[in-house]
Amino acid sequence: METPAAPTDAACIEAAGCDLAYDAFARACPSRETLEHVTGRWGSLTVGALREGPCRFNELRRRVEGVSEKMLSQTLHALERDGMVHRDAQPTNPPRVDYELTPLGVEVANRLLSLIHFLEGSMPQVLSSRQSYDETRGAR
Amino acid sequence: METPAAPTDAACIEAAGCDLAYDAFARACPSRETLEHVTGRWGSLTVGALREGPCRFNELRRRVEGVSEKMLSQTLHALERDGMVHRDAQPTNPPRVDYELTPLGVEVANRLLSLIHFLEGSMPQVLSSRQSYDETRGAR
DNA sequence: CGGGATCCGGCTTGATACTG
DNA sequence: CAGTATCAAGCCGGATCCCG
Repeated sequence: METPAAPTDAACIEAAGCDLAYDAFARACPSRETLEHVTGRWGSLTVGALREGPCRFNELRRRVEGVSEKMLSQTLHALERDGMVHRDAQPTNPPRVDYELTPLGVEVANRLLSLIHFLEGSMPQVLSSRQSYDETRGAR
Repeated sequence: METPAAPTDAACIEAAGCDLAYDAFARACPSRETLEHVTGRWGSLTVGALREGPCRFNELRRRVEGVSEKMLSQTLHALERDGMVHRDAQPTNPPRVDYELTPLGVEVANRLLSLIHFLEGSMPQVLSSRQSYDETRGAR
């Protein structure tokens, strides 16, 4: 459990307590953090936007409508740190920075989109379920 | 697709503005809400826990360690409303309530787990990427 | 253009207590 | 056991200002 270099990192993934699926991505595991970066509010939108191709900062802001500079910057840093996004900064004037999905990012994007598309296809079911629920219990 | 009852619901899914992937799950779309319920902090853990089989409330609380009663209750309601979870309440004394994944919930769980397992398999890459990033830029 | 730093309001979250 | 109600704290996210 206590390797000097990466104590709670890769070791955790297949550590003793991680046999069960629901434990495999518990908050203790680093993979959970990455999952949140990818599926989070702006993370998924950003990944989706970058899937269309490389993009500059403000162009990205336009694609991911509604995101603030701060949140986009933050999201981008998290994704870059996790190796999902590559940042290409050219020290020209005015500065030009291109963002693009890494191969890893593309893989993740595909899986994420798969889940999303399935959910979209299931929306009729979801919506009717919500209706029943709301009618039965009235509020909330 | 366009029942009179749900104008901005299912219609939105394949509406004009939703051609692009990154727009398909924008905040305007109901599918995005469901996605967040499923991928959210407690949502994913709860779904994962229920994938092991039906479960009672407090048993679930033990499985999803760290969740408060309130959050679990809230999460469960959201998932039930979306048709991912079935709630079986028996009016006995003491009360006994079993939760279990619906067929839809199982499908979603499988796709979610697929993404998660891929991420876990990629953790070595992710971790080394983080190291480079942190070494280069020092702080976060 | 591409961001970092700061401030601040509000929603989310977590204890605690209470009910059936 | 299976929750709901209440309340305070904390983090998230947005707006703004500023720098390179």
